[in-house]
Amino acid sequence: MEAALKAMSDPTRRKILQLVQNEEMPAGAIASNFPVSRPAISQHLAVLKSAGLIDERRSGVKRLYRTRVAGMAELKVFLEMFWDVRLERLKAAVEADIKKEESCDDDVQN
Amino acid sequence: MEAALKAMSDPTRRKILQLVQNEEMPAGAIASNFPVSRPAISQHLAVLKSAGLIDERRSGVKRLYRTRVAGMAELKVFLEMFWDVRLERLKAAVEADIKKEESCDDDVQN
DNA sequence: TATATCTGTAAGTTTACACTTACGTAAGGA
DNA sequence: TCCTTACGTAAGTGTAAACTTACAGATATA
Repeated sequence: MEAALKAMSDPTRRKILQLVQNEEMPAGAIASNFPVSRPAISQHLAVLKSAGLIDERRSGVKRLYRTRVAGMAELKVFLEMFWDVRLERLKAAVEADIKKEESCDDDVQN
Repeated sequence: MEAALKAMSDPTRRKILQLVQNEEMPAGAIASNFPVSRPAISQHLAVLKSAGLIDERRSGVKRLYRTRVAGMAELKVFLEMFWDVRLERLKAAVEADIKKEESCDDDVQN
């Protein structure tokens, strides 16, 4: 999660994410969209991959990249919890109640 | 926007944002929550302020900080556009149509 | 097998950044 | 006025990170 946010903070990596959001794309094709060298993009891809934001698939000599929806979703959830700490506190309070009561439903409203 | 994302990518700054989200807090009180030196926190506060994520208000010798809701909202909107580029592309297509048609309504559905 | 293609990795450089200590500054109290 | 409080700012340091060129590895193709 920490890694995902850090990965997103770089503009080149954000542009990469947008490039491969709707279609698989080989590393070379991705790199051709940027003014920097191909190895630089390869390193960015490694960062994005280790952050869980893209998937890599090998097809012959090529490596195809695509945004990892699950990773983006996790980040989205994390940030949405962040937007309103009050909501988080409410959730924590509810979870504390759960502990005591040993029964629950987990819909939380603001 | 770039600055806001970069500011959010640091864990200390994220914790600061959470600390001052619901209440104004003087710099010293903020700093007391962290293991690093007070000037370090002061620098983090400057980063957050120039990113538009916090407001500063002076009260006597103290400086009170608080999360800037508008800044957080802008960041949230930016990221929500980012989550689904298809939605963005659809919006762009609609706007292109508007240009041609010279009339519109701007509700976009997925 | 030899070779071209597509790519990651290594090594080195430069810049950015998080941090430290030392100092400057403005407001309030004795 | 003198001193304390509550800060920001300056200067310097160590580490991370984004980039470069050079090289290595794996796959297809002749």
